[in-house]
Amino acid sequence: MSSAGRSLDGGSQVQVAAAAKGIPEATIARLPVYLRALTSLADRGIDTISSGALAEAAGVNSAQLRKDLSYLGSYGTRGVGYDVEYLRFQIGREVGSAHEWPVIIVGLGNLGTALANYSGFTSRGFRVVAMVDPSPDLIGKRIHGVAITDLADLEEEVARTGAAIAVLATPAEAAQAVADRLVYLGVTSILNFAATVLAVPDGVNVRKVDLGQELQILAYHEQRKSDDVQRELERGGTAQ
Amino acid sequence: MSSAGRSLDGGSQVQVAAAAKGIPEATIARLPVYLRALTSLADRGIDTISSGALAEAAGVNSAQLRKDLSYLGSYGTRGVGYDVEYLRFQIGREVGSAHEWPVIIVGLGNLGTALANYSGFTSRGFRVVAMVDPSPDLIGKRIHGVAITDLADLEEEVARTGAAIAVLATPAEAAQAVADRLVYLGVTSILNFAATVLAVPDGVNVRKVDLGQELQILAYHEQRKSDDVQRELERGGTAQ
DNA sequence: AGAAGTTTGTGAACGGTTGCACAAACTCCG
DNA sequence: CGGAGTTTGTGCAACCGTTCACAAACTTCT
Repeated sequence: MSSAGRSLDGGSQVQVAAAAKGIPEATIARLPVYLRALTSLADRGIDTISSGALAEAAGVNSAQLRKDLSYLGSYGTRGVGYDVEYLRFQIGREVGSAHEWPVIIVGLGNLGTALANYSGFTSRGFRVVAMVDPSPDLIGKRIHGVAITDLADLEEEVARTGAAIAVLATPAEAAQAVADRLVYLGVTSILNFAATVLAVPDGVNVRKVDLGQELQILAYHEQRKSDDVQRELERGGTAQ
Repeated sequence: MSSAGRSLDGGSQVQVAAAAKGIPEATIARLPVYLRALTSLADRGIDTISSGALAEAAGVNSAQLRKDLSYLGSYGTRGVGYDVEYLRFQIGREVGSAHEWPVIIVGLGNLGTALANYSGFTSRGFRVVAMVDPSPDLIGKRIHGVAITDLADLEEEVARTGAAIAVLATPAEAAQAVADRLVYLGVTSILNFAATVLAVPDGVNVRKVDLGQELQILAYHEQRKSDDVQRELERGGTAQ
């Protein structure tokens, strides 16, 4: 049924329609990281950088960085390195920050509101063009000049703004119903913050971000650390 | 990533049982998902479930689920399935939701505040025991009964609460400096929402959540979809 | 009790990802 | 201009994660 692409990072799952272009999923997930590192470098006036230095800034192995970039093309110069501005342009084009993506946010509780205010979206080529929520207390409120409208008007809002990307920050119970409506309206990418697994048809991409889950993964490692110490202490008198 | 597996301590022959336990990182990342699915099932009064049904609820392949669980032990019964309550207990114990983890949040802008209010933390065994921020406007404010204190008092707060897990929701510029202080104070797990790569010593676990990055990954696929349509049109429109 | 049906647990094959190691392509310097 | 030094791009091998497929262990039915 649903053939799912794979992720190595527990934080998110992607369902990919096809791997047409042939850039590995793992590489795609790292492109935004490179992009941010490059932007930071450009801001500091650096105009050329080696794979080693860029890799360190991005927190990856330098061979990995070079291989990743090689999927996009040969944008470096041997003996020199990469031109920061040029590489930034190329990766940006690939990732799609060339044009500005209209985004709709559904659910404006604490998290949704924080996301609406989040500057990291705008700075990376996304514009929040619509926000919907069922609560009368929120409808009409404005964030960065955009008014929150009724969840009931979801259909109109999507049609009006042409958003193809939606951010879901509703309670878990409401998420699937909203997702169904979004998919029906032609939305093909969903960033899901709700604590539930969404079922969507092929061709729709879903990435899940679950904040509690991230903490639990950390807690696992944390616990293992204390377990180790525990074992260490016990290994003084007792035979295992 | 810098998953710990090295000797944390030069001193004694620590030879950590870390790798000894040998649960793959990918499996660990899925355990919280299973846990949530099980909780939901328990709430609905279901007390036994097959790997197939649980896998569907968790959005994974059933063989994968069984293999994942097999790393923890043999908690199922052939011909029957898994006892929901028992399995939930076992996974919970493994993940560390047995005891309650104290968490400190650094940075209470929009995102940090949303996280402080996020119910998904408390419901999964985490308690926000301290919140720090440098802004005078925020210091003294209370969220769920806990007062925000000055970032300058970070040292005292960590010592007082014994938090080993920190959530970083500061601007990117401040993140590394805060992380250094946290690590120095003995914090060994950091959930990083700041848009920067943190450098930390071995033995410290960092998980990064970058909201903009997630959207960019979606945008990549979104763009490829339109590229495909474009090519399709140029070719004279043969439906694939 | 035995046969038929169900479901787990896991060995083995497969496919994707990572990292090494090195030739190729460039710069710099004498 | 040639040799020394630098850095990219990539074939290759090791590794990790996923999925298949099937024996083992259980339930149910006759």
